[in-house]
Amino acid sequence: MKLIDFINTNNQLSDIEKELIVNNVEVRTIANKDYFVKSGTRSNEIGFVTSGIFRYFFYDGDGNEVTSHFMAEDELVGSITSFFEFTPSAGSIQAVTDCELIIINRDSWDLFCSEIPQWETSIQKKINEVILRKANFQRSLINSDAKNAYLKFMNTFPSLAQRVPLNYIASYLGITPFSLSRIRKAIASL
Amino acid sequence: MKLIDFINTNNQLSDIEKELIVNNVEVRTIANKDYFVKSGTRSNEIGFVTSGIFRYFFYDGDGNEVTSHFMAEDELVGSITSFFEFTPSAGSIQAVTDCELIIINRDSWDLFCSEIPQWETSIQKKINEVILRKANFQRSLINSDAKNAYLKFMNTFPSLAQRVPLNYIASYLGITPFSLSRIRKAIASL
DNA sequence: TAGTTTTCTTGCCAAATGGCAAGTATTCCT
DNA sequence: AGGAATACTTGCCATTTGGCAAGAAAACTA
Repeated sequence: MKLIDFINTNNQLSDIEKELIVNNVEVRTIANKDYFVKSGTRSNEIGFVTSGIFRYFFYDGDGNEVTSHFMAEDELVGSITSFFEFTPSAGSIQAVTDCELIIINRDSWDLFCSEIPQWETSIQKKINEVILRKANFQRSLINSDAKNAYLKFMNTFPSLAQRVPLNYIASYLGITPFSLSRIRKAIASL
Repeated sequence: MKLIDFINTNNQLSDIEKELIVNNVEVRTIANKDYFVKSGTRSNEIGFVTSGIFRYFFYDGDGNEVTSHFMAEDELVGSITSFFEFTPSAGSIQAVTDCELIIINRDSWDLFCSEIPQWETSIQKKINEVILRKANFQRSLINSDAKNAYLKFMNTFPSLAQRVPLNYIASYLGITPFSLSRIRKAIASL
């Protein structure tokens, strides 16, 4: 199971622990455009994406929808703040393709925390890595013009560029879909 | 001592613990333009700013200097990654005004961790808050035009707008100093 | 305080991006 | 397959921002 590999980077999990995990997670499919988390609700699940792509989005002060994060295969998906701090999620998480994921609900989470010593720190580490990468990437967008932003996006997330609707990528990069369309055209003709 | 107030938000510190802290920190002044952390070196100190402002900056792929963070009064200053992961700092931290800070070196840090139960989690929480605020603010810059970016900056960091050289603010916002100068003029004439 | 350096402002123009309308392509659904 | 909805492209023009040069203002230094 992919989730096991994800956590078991140091091969520290016993067979019993692995079984515990397998027996306490749920495999779920979510169709394109359906939601995994809806804004304003408390999220009691963390997912691990086995196929497909999700996006996190929210509405800014002016009511514009902003896509601020993508979560694809072999990554965790979830409203981290909502899950860990028991607060309503500020944004929504929506499937951008048909998706399959492994669900860890709060009970299982607590179970794993108590039964598997390295569980919590291992996951926390992964989450921190993601947040840091995300923050660094966003930082780099701030000083980029539209074209460079897209080039960076393609380099950093090559698999997303083709699979995510242009709309969402444009929002993620802070440019208009029109500009992105033109930029793609310009890049294609090199 | 300001540092004590910073940590002791829940009034859990005993007098002995407070004394331990006071006796194991160092007060230091750093003149405008001097460095607290130099890029490429391992940082073994965390500071708490009692007066003045610092900036964190690095060089992007094209060799341009980018100011990505400011640290002012009553905030922690330091290359967090470098300190906690014993790695060379990717960027530098430089005083933007004459500064005074309280230094916690690694020995004191370890001492506080072992002697003061709430030390580590309390600080970690503060750091996480800062990182999250920073990430959210940067996110909001991505979808802002130059003028709105500056307006947000003024709202979010009102005290910095006047005290930090325009140059650094422009870099932080991802716009040119020329643009920022014009934006300021436009705002002033409202 | 006079001179030097640094920082900031301004004018001019070029380039990049946005806004919008219309049209094309693609996907979705039955 | 046919029609409807959604997503994307393109042209036109307005606006914003960048780049650069020159000069003004402010800060620093001796």
